[in-house]
Amino acid sequence: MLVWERPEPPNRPVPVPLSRDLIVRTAIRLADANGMDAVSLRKVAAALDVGPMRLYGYIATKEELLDLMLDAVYAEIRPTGNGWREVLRSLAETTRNAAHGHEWLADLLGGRPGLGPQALASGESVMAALDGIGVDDVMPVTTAVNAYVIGAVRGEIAKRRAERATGLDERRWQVSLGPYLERLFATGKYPALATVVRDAVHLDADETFRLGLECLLDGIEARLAK
Amino acid sequence: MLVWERPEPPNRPVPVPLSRDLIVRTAIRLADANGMDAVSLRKVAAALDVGPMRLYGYIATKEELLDLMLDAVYAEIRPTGNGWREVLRSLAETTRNAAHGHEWLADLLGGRPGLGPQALASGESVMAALDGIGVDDVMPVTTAVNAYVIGAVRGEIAKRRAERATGLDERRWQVSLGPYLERLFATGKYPALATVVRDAVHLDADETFRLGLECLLDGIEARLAK
DNA sequence: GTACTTGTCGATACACTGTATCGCGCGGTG
DNA sequence: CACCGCGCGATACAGTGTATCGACAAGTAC
Repeated sequence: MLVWERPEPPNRPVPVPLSRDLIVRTAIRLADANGMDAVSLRKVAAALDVGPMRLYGYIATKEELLDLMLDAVYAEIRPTGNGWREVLRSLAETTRNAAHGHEWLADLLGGRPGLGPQALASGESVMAALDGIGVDDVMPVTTAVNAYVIGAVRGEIAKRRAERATGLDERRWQVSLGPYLERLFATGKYPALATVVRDAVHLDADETFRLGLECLLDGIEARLAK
Repeated sequence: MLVWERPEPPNRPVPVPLSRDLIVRTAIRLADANGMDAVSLRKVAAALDVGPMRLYGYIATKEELLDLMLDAVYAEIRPTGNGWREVLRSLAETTRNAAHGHEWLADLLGGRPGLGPQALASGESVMAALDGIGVDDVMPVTTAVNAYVIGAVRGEIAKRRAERATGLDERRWQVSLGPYLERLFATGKYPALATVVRDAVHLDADETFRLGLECLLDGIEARLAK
């Protein structure tokens, strides 16, 4: 076929330069904006102006992308402070802050063994700061704090999501929850629960978190003193 | 059309009698056997010899099925014992046992506000047994224990799954993990972590869980005494 | 400069998901 | 006997993760 009738090659767009880092940052942006559901390989690829399959040059599987996302936010978790207690408290608070900044963390934290470089670096900070206490105590104690934080944060975020799912702010959520609970309590099947829910002062999320954390730290302190 | 040439009505199978309970039990069976991935509306329906859409007569959405599954296993979580400490410990242990019996719980626990009848009944047991301590302390304390358990269990199961993903038992998993960690430690970027991992005695899952739990309970005890 | 190899990109395809729609055929009511 | 309503499930749709593969660009051998 002669040149004249042969169509020009469709001017294909310059392939966007990619990197694992760019992919992960994009995925995190999407997740921050619209939750974990907004993170699909197609959507990430689209946000990068790239074919979906392109990503497989950088990650082997979606799971790996999630691993990378998790590890990336571990960069925000760098406890500081003097003495083991301050450091563990800081570990808890920074983890919680990270989760509040990236709600999707609630789905990932603790769900996979965090062995990426950032997670390890975070762990290193803790271990380094805890050299005052016995080698054998460091790991179990840190594990305990992490467990508490992960569970607590999960609960907080689950509640927040449930609130949002009703489309409303906290006040209206409780208003819609109230009648349901009252109806159940009216059956008389949950007397103790009912009095607690009705009579006890209700702490907010921050207070609840800190109270539990301080309890745990107190208990750790007692154990270390032995 | 005459009867003779009119085909018999295809002998449609007697519609299987269904119930929310049966659906949920089936879903749980599938999840127990093959994990959460084995729970899709189609698969549950197929296991019941039923069209997928049939389920929508009993649940409005898959989320609701998950809510029901979670609530169903709360039936296994009925703490017993004398005194708040025993009861809270029992709460923790029974929750953990349930999660070990149904690994998929790790994905659900704490991920949604547990407000089903079984979950409330479980809560009622706890509240009733905790009437010795101040009304205002009951909820935060229980919340703290729950947070710890959920985080801890999640970690345990994540580790177990990671082990299984390599297709091997614990020993071989550590063998395959070891070299990776050694390589990282060899870079000298994680000195404190390295010494802890290398030098500390490693507690098994039970010991780690209990140690953290007792710390938390100790801390709670101290707080209640004040 | 020309042929061949190499490797990368994205279109296409597959099996699967949750769920909306809808037509068929059975039950009960007029 | 006609009708209606409704419960069922076939079909459909948009979306998912990922395997396959054809086409093109760049690099290499002569």
